[in-house]
Amino acid sequence: MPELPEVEVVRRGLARWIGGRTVAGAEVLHPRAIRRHVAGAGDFADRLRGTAVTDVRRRGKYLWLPLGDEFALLAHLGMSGQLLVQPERTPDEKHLRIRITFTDLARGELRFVDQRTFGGLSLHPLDPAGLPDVISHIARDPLDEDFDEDAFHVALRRRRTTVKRALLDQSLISGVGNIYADEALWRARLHYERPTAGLSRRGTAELVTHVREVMTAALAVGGTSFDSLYVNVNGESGYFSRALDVYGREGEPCRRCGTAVRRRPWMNRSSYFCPRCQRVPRLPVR
DNA sequence: GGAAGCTCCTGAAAGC
DNA sequence: TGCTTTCAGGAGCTTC
Repeated sequence: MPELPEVEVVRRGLARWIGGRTVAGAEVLHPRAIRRHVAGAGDFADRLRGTAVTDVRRRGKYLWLPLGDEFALLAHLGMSGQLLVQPERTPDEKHLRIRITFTDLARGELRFVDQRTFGGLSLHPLDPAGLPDVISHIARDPLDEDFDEDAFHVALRRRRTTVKRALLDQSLISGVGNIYADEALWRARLHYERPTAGLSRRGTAELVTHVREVMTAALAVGGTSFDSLYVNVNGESGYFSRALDVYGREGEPCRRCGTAVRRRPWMNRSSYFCPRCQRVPRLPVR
């Protein structure tokens, strides 16, 4: 599942292989993949044709390719999205949704492949800060040098919610998904139901540090791949799944204390934690 | 307005 | 063997 490290790996690959190239055409093979582009497939292709990719940027789990100064191609990988740079003669992938070709054919085409179609591509105007307007509500991510830790702490204290919900709220801190939330909380020895209103300034700082550390470690080995659903632009998997401490390790011993890791259903997904290192808060928020 | 829950989607794995 | 159910989860939308 692509979270910040995986998206950053893709961003770096796109910058290398797509940066500076001019779009020759676009083919939309599944309408759901451009559902956020409300003007439809024809408009999507017409507006892309002839534009040049001037940069490849990221905020949290969103990627965008500025196409001049006024608008950008926005991408979100969702659960299973892949942006692949493939030689044009490569057979189509089973779940190929969008194909973008460039004027220099020999350097390959860009393919958006997405099994579950939670992700997609769309075109949007850039706001004065250079951000696609539809993601202006997305907070800076913890690897962004301008991430405001004090403001994050104040926001946490104001919320009547729990710490994992807050970590997954992209308007508070972006780039964190279920895997790295569980990993960071394990490192910080915090239970996922801990109320944010009770976090100390030091507690917030430690949590953010653990989020940064786990993401940086994942980035260093190409991200986390459990199956073929996350790969970089060359179709290669990452290796961080081998280094996960709690996520996906139900019943296995905690790497710190040896207690069996537990999995609990949580918000239509799962939370993994060590019941000894991460004690249940006495007064959970209702 | 804030917080919580629902829904979209596909395919692998488990259960029968 | 084959059918059904469960599970995975990001984020927009709806409900309270």
